[in-house]
Parts: sequence; C-alpha cells; structure tokens
Amino acid sequence: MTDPAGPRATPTPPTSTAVARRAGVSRATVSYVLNGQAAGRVGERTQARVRAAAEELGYVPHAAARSLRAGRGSIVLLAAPADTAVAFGPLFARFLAGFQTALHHLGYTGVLHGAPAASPTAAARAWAELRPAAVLTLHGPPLDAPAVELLHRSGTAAVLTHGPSAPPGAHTLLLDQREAGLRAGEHLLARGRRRIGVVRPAEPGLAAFAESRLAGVRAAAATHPDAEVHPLDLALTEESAARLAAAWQERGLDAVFAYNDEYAMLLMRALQDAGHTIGTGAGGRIAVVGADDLLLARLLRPRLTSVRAEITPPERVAAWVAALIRDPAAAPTTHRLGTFHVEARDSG
Amino acid sequence: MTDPAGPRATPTPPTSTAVARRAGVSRATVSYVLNGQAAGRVGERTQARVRAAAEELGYVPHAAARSLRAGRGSIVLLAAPADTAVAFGPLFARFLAGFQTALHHLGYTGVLHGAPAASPTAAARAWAELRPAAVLTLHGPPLDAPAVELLHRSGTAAVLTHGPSAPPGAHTLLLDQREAGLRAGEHLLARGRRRIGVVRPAEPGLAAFAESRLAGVRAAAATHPDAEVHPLDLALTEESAARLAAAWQERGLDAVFAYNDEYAMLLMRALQDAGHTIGTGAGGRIAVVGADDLLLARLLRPRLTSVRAEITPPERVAAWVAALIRDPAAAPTTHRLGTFHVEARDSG
DNA sequence: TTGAAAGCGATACCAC
DNA sequence: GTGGTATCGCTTTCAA
Repeated sequence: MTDPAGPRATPTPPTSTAVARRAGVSRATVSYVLNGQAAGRVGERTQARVRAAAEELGYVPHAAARSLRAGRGSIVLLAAPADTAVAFGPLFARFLAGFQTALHHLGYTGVLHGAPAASPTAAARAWAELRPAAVLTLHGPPLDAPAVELLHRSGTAAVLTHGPSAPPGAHTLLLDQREAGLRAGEHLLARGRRRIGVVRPAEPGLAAFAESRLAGVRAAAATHPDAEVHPLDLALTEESAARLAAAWQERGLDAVFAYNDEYAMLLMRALQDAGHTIGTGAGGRIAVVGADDLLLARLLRPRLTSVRAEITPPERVAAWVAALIRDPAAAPTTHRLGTFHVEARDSG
Repeated sequence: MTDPAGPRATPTPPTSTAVARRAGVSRATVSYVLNGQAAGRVGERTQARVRAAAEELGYVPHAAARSLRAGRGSIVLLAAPADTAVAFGPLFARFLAGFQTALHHLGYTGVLHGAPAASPTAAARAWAELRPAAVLTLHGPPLDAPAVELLHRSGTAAVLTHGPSAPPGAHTLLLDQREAGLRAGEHLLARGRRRIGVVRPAEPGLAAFAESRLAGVRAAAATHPDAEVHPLDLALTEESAARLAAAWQERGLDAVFAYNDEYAMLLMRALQDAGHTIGTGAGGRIAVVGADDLLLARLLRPRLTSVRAEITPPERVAAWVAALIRDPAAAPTTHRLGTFHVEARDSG
C-alpha cells in the first residue's frame, strides 16, 4: 500500500470533489452527508457510499475553505507570551489541556500563539489574520484599546483580556492578582506581623502580576494603622537574594510575601545562610509566604506557607467563551477565573 | 471616534475590495502594493493612496483566503500535549518563544495545539483540517504511521517527530533522553558508585522519557561488570517518597538518578528525613543526581548535581523546518535538538 | 501602469 | 432525493 520509501506529500490533497466523484454523487451531497445535514435528504445507501469514499481517500475538510465560506472562523486564540508557562507553572498546563478539550467539544479549535511582534498592535494584526472567533489573553501586557479595536474590526466576535481592567469592548477574565496579595497580607497581619516586605521580581514578564500583588498587600495593610509595606526587588539569582538578606537587619522587616514559591525558596535560603530564622512565633523569626503552593512548598524546612489559586474549571470558561462568541454585541462582561486562599504552614 | 458603549464586531470586516474602492483602484493593484510586488508595476502615488486606504480602514488580510488561493498554508503546528510545559519546564517556554519569533521572520505562524482527541489519528485529523505547512511533536506519544500518512495526504509538507525513532515519512527531532541517563550513569560510575537507583515517575505523561533515561543508565552500567541498575517507582507526593526512603536500607543502593530536579528534591528530603546522608565521598552517603539544572538545584543542601540539556538555538530549528517545507519530497532526516551534560555539585 | 476574470475548497439556496 | 451554481477573500495571469 504505502510507498516503501515513505509516504510523501500528495500533490493535491483529496477534496470534496474527489469524494463526490468516487461516490458517484455531487459535491453538494457530500457536504450534506459529511456535516450531518443529510436527514431526510439523502438515502441511506448513498450516505454509506459517500462515507466510504471519504474514508478511502483519507478526506479531511479544509478548515480555511470552510470558514471562508461560513464567514466565521472556529479557532479560539490563546494569546500568551512565552513566559506564561513559567509564570503560571503546572497550573496553566492543566488548565490549558482542559480548555482545549472543552473547546473542541464545542466545535472550536483552541490554539496557543505567542506575540512575536514588538507592539501590541502588531501582535493583534498577526492574530487578526487568522480571523479567530475569539482571542483570550491570560497573562502578559493586556491588549490596549487600538489592539482590541483592530480585532473587532477584523471580525473577532469576542475579545477577553485578563483583569483587573479591560480596554473598551473587551470582556474581562478576572484572576485578580491583588487578591493574592490581599490574602497574604491579611494572613500575616492576623499573625501579628507589621513590617511586611513584598518581593518584586526583576524578571520583566512578571512585573504586572507583581505590582498587583503588592497593591493587594498594601490594601490589607491599610486596615492596620501601624502596618508598613516595603517593596523588595529580587532577581532569580543567588547573588540578588544574598544582597537582600545582607541588608535585612537595617530594614527590620518581620515578614515577607515572596511573590511565589520559587522566590520564597530562594529568599529563605539566603536568609537562613545569613543567620536569620524563618517561621511563626515571636523572637526575631521572619515569616515567609510564597504563592502557587507547589510541591516544593511542602518540602522546604520550615514548610512554606503559600497562597494558592483555585482555578475555575476550564469547561466553564470554554462555555463562557462560546456564549460570548454567539453574542458578539453583548456588553462587556467580567468572569472570575479563580480565587485565592492561604495554605498555612510553618514558615509564616 | 469609538462608540462609547465599546466597539462591536463590524458586520463585515474590511476586504481588499473595500480598500480598492477607497483608493480608487482595482483589487489587483491593492494586492500588488500590499505584498511588495508593486515595484515597477504601480506608481508611487498610487501605492501611497492604497497604503493610506488600508491603514484608515484597518484592513488585515484574510489568512484563510490567502492560503486557500496559494494552495499552501503558513502555519506550523506544534503538537504538544498538556503536560509538555511540566515535563520541560522553563526550558521549553524559552525555546518556544524563540521558535515562534524565528518562524515569524521566515513567514510562518507557529502555533501550539494539544491533542484534544483520544486517538493519534483523531488528533491528526484535527490538525490536518488546518492544513499546516508542518507539524512538529516535541513530546508525548510520538505520531504513529497512520497519523503521519494522514497528515501527508492532506498536504502537510513536513512532519517532524521527537526521537528516538520516527514512523515512515516523518523527520526526526532528536533530543535523546537516553543520553541524559547515559551521562548521569557515567558520572556516578566514575565516582565509584555501583548500585544505582533510577527514578521512574508515576506521572503518566513522563513514562516515555523515563524509560529512555533508564535505558541510558543501563547502557552506562553495561561497561562496568559489577554495576547494578534498579528502577524505583516514585510519584510526586511525600508519601510515595517516604515509602521509597523507608525501604532504602534493604535495597542497599549507593546512588540514584532522580529523573529531574523536582523528583530529586522530593527524594532527597525523604532520605534525609529517614536519617540518610546525601553527598559525595564514602561512608554510606547516597549520591543523588537530578536533571534540568533548575535554580532549585543550587538552593538545595547539599547542592544538587544535575544533568542539563543544551538546546539547539530555536532559530536553527526554524531554519530546518523551513527547509523541509520547501522540499516535501526529501528523504527523512534527523536533527539533534540538543545534548546533555552533567553539572557536578555536592549531592553526587 | 492598471483592470478584468479565473479559480482555490466548501456550503447552501433553488431547481429538477 | 439529488445536482447545478453562486459565493466567501485573495492572488495572479493575461489583456488593455
């Protein structure tokens, strides 16, 4: 059957015309049968012939031709910069898997596309060429107003951006990073901490999240007249952490929200190496809180207290997106992508 | 300018016809100008008028229509199961970013798509509908022969699968996981270890990698008559690690290659909690080697020896792919995606 | 220097 | 029940 030298690209892939010829019917009939619109129109025997012909030829419909004709595409674009996997970790991978499957069941093709371009508008252009039914950003610089405008003008039915705020015309997927900071701050304040450091990662992709989390801690601190919040710049290197630890004494901080578990681990190590003690209780111990609740949080000593995100099931998010696609003129809506809570352990 | 209620999807996105009308020229002229084929054909002033019209209308070409007409698509599909980000970690994110940018410069659109379907053939069908210029798998179950056949028949010019072996007609991207095991094994043997455990992660997505790495360690051990290799099943939970640590004594292993840094961390912690000592040197110390060389490898105590992958620059991989697309009839080729070496530290 | 028209593949209306 | 056929947006050859 197969060419022993290995199959090569057929000069012309089978079209619905080829299927029609082979089955001895017209293209229209093929279309009806293969799209389930044949009920009461096409005879059983004919249907079987068509299906057999399609099978034998290895016919696969041409998505581009279909959506050209239909006037609407079926791809849902997840616009995610490269550092998304790093920022979200395994959480994101799991969500993405479920989301793509759910979209598939709804008749859409979920596809992840980075922004290879410099400006948001250039990226939006690249996405718009694919005429997606919807565009979602979960991370990174949110789309600006011109980018959203461009997508809408090119026919994108629904544009969803991550919060906290969305440009006009875009829906909002809210995974409010302020809330992460808020929970961490509340937790530390409830344990009597008053001089709280908040790590601001030097890694550029994380800046937006970091600022929101910092704002959250500040919001929590605002309820305590004697609470202070101090931003701490930290890069993901041992040197940077050592510098921070060396200057700890003079800052006199008694707690730190370390952005995430990885930064927390780095900082804990540096603080311990500098002779500080980490943990709950009084007596000069420094409370450390991470985020993401990775396995490593439980492996550190002391065990790391961590803010964990409870993510909305991907099926539900897919359903939202589908609904928004069906009603492109809908007023901008906001959907919570998840909530945060603190997993308390020994470190703070 | 903008509707204050927020822009809505325009009933009909601007087409090249609209641009032509606005500029007072024909569609052909618009096409020439906007694709840089206007040299010597269209006057300077006309070109300027066309460009201005396109700009004002927010015209974005319709990729589907273009590739339908051209007969060849421009999307390069990265077929990656959901656990890819987990398996590869930050390494993968960085590679992906560079790869998409490089493809963009070559005129292709790199897009990540999971396998929403149960069978490889069903997944291949979903991909084939997009008529990609190329399909790459970097991870997960490799495509089987029927899947590759299906893609080729639907016009995919190049199919690349990760090694070690590829189905007929597919090219191979080789990041030989056996080599990771081989390096780890050689390293441990050179340091006098003879009873080597190899972690086999219980997580299903990692099974293929794990077996290859185990095979690599076995290959290294084959050169030492008195060396033994023992597979160790381990899930990413503390309970699982504790069980393994409890049974360590009776196994009498003096070294372990822990699949990656995360499993290594987990196992190290369990071994230490069970009273074992980790590190180089004699005297009952257990040597532990991880992989991926994450930051955490340097933060653990003792510092974790780790096998690190040196990945081929994404620009080069993109160039390979582009070349294979241009020559669809080429005999199957093999490209090394990277090599492994050991970053020796204190743990083994 | 510019325009008219064919045609890529799939779909759905309207005849038969 | 089934088959012609116009149409989606774009590129490109050929003619003017």
